[in-house]
Amino acid sequence: MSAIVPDDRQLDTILRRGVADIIVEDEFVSLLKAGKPLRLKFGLDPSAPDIHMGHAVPLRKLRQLQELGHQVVLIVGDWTARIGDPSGESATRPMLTAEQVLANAETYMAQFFKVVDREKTEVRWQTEWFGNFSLEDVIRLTSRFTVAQLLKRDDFATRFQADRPIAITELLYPLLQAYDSVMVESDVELGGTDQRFNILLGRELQQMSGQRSQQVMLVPLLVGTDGVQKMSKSLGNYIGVTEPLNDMYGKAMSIADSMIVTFFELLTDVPDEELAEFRRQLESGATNPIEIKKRLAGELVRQFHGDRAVADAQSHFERVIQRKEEPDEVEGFAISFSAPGEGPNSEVVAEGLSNGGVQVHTIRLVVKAGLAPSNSEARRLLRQGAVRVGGRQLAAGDTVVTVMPETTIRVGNRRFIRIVNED
RNA sequence: GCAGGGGUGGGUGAGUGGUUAAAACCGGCAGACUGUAAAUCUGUUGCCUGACGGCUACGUAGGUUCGAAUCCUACCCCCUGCACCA
Repeated sequence: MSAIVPDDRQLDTILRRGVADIIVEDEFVSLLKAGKPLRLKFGLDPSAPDIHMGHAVPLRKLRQLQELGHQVVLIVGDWTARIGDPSGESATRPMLTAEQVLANAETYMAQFFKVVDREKTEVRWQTEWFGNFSLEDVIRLTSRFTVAQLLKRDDFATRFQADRPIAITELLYPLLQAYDSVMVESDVELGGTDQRFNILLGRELQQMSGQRSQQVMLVPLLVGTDGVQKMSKSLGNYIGVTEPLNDMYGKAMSIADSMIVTFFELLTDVPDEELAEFRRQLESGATNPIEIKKRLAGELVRQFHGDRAVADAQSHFERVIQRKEEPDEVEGFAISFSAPGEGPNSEVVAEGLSNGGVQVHTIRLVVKAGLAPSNSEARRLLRQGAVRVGGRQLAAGDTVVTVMPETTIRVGNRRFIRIVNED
């Protein structure tokens, strides 16, 4: 077994594209040039089940290295996940039960392997070594470090100074993560820049245990679609890797212009030369930014939904969002035309036929069809002119409306249903 | 254990007997505008009602009062300081 030695161009991509920092870079380069498969450690945090584009950044890096023949070691952090955030400082880290962790890990892995090659991945659960950890083991591990050392971590230091709580189990977190590195004998650990401290601690513990210290590769944290905060599920500014086609495309289109090139850099393989060209065009205003963004959205869709989906997503966007037309496919909503006032949709049907159509209560229809969560909300939407029936914008007074089979009901920009005759 | 502070709508947080479905900000939604689901502006943002109006809500359970998020009692939880520290 040997790994491919990267040429200069490949090496440059590995070291620069979507990388924030490498510690120690020289050592890492010589390891790559040695042509031996490296063990690339990556920790999976099953405290949340979904992977988004922010997570995809290091995963893509893993993939790149796998293609040279290196081995990914995926650590399922089933114990660290259970530490959660006992201080309650962060709503994003609830303490989880073993069952929740297991369920999360499963969906997480399914998504993980959308990017990373499963064949070249070794999956290890922390339980393998922490499952039988005794108090003696805990004491032995903790005795290697001092509080002062752990308080160097920025978020601990900040909280300590501000008299905010730091749970003891939280101090344990970096130690467990470091121990993982020893157990799997990792050569390189990847993570976001927020992992710097934890990964560096792994280097120390490995050295104490007589192993060669792992190299550290830190990738930048991706900014969310709001363009301000880092992408995270709890902030709702994320694009998930399992996001439905049109949502993925649309969310990508909603990012700020200033983030376009960064997204290309971190999430696509579009060559640097082309990115330089995009940058030039954006600065000079030579090209409408929306065109470049469509390319970006297309690239993301291509990765997660396949080549064939790209054209579909783009035409849907142009049609529904830009031109405000109806989408190709609209979910049907069945009502009875022959027996108004009866059957499962009797609430919807108000009065009998006029010209082949049927009259319905607008508000009830909107709610029944799932276009609004409550009558009050539906009423509000109607008052605000958000409801369109067959292309016509309804006014606040349109409490009753005539519909026929195939009439489309639209609420806001993105919610549609089409009336179908259930008879 | 002692002392002090606190638990309010999706979030932060104001409110200390009626004018409070509850300020403000953020977020969400909608309309207008736009190259966009961006930005901006405007509106809206508990539930039921066509509307008048009604109902439910401010940690939990009781109570005082014509009336309570606001006062009292008990309980639960959180934070801070002190004490304790093998």
